Parts: sequence; structure tokens; C-alpha cells
Amino acid sequence: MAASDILKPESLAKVLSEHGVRPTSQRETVYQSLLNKRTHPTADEVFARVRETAPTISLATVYNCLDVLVQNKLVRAVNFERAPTQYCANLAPHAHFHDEAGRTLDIEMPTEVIDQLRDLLPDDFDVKHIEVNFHGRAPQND
Amino acid sequence: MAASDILKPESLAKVLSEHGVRPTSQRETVYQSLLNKRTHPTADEVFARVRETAPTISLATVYNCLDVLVQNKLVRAVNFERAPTQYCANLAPHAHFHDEAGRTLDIEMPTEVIDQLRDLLPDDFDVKHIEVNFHGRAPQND
DNA sequence: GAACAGAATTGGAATAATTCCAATTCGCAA
DNA sequence: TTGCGAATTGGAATTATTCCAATTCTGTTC
Repeated sequence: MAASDILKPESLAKVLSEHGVRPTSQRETVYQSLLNKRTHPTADEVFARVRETAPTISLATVYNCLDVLVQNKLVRAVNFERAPTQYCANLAPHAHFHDEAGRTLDIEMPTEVIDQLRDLLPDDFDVKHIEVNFHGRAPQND
Repeated sequence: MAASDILKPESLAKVLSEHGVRPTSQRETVYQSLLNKRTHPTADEVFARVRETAPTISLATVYNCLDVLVQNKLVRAVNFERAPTQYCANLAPHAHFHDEAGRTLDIEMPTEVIDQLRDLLPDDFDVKHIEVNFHGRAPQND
């Protein structure tokens, strides 16, 4: 599946099951909301989005769903200093650029760069995840 | 000054002034506590440490001092997912490895690796800071 | 060295993000 | 279809951090 695909309901459920996530309507809605609009929303923002289609969903459930999606590697959690966690449905290896205006941008990261970072560590380190965050000022028209 | 130096009181005050930080006893104590013991304490842990020598210091002041030190680049703030901010007096460019047991280790990062990361971005991006975090399992005897 | 002004500190209250909990509801397998 | 474990819900609780108003300190000027 290409990262930018918007899934039909039935394939959405299928993707969830295939990743070991029991497909519930809440999980589908939360996941779909991340796929539809590729910004980097916080849990609160996801909550606001999904309320439109699922008005009875609770914030606790949004947190639960996001956790499950992250744990099953369908979604990435991104953390910047003193900011609430943001969520990202882009699964291709990438870094994040964090704008002073608050924007978050995906930055492609080729495999060889990732490998080089991995090589900074001794072999007996077992690396689960590498996180690269840039902070600064991005040009306006981007 | 080498990163591992433990400063005499008078040079400590001098380092602070030179960095534009008005040297107060609280700031000195907080900074010294980070220099003395090179773990990656949270604000609470720093609070606990400095209370031993400065029993009347308040948690708010510890936060203030840490902020001032970070803003004046004498200390780095490190953030991991869903964990309180940790503080680090190692100013050499380095990444962090975050153990599943909760340990945080400094990982040296050569300039050329940093440059390569910088090159992932278009030239018109103004990069203030690059953060590299590893997550995983580190060998026990380290 | 006293007086002043601005900066820093303090303790407690307030906020923001996230987690916890107990009760209900749901989804799947027998 | 019934039952069981998993998921959801709403609200309360927790945690980390910030805010605020009152006090104290620091450095400067006379």
C-alpha cells in the first residue's frame, strides 16, 4: 500500500487485522483520519476530527486507538520538546522538521543515512527505532 | 573547559557570567549538580539532588534555572516519548540512546554525520538544532 | 555604604496532557 | 445465542510543567 492511499472501508479493516489490530469502528475512524489528512495532529486534534463522523467517541478511546496503532506500527508518534505527542501515518523512513511556527514536515531519509546512524552504536546494541528531529525555520512557501 | 570538569565555585560563576547567565547560588547549584553526576536527571531528580545542599530551593526555581541554562546553551534538554524532560551537561555534539530499562546514554556523533543529516534538507532551511534519539536495548555491562 | 530598580526566587495554585478506573458495550468463537 | 475477553466510555486522578503574586536578592548609582 502506498503511503498516500485512502483506503476503502473494507480494505481498511483488512489492513488493521493484518497488523494484529482487531478492527473496531473507532480504530478505523482514527486511522482513516490520519490517512486522509497528512498533517501531524495531536490526540486532541484527532479527537476533534473523528468527532465529526463518530460523535460519541471519547478522548480516552482516541488515546487508546492511537496507542494500538503505534504499537502495531501503523502509525508513528512524534515528540518535540514540551509539545503534545503528534501522530503521523507516513511509514516510509523519514525524519521530522519542526518549524518555529509550529509546523511539522516530513523529511525523507535514505537507507544509507539510517545505516550510518546505526553504525554510531556498538554491534551489541539492539536498536528498535531511530528518531531524527530538526528544529529551525523553514521557508514560508513550502 | 572539558565536558567532564567539575568546577571550583569561582570558575563556575565565571562560566555562567560568560554565557550571559547572572550567577545566583541556585543556578550554580543546579548547574553543578549536572556537572557532578553525568546521568540524565529529570527536573524532579535535580530538585532532589540540589535540596541536599540548598534545602530551601523550590521546584519552580529548579525549572527556571534549567530553562536559563538550556537557553544559554550550557545544558541540553532531552525528550523521549511520554517521559519527563531530562537534562544533560554534555555539550559535545552527541545523540542519545534510550534503553528499555530507562537508562539514557550519550552517543558520540562525528561532525560529518551531522553534516550529512543537515544535507537532507534544502539549503533554504535554517537549522537551529538536530536531535538524534535511538531506542532499544543496550548490553547490560556498559 | 544606603537606596533603588530590576531580576530572581518562592510556594502554592492552575493548567495541559495523559492515564487510570469501574461500568457498560461490543465482537468473536463455541 | 450465549458467554467471555476485549474495547469503549466518562469522569476522576495523576504527572509534568507553568503561572502568579509576594518577597528577597543583586548590582548600580549616588
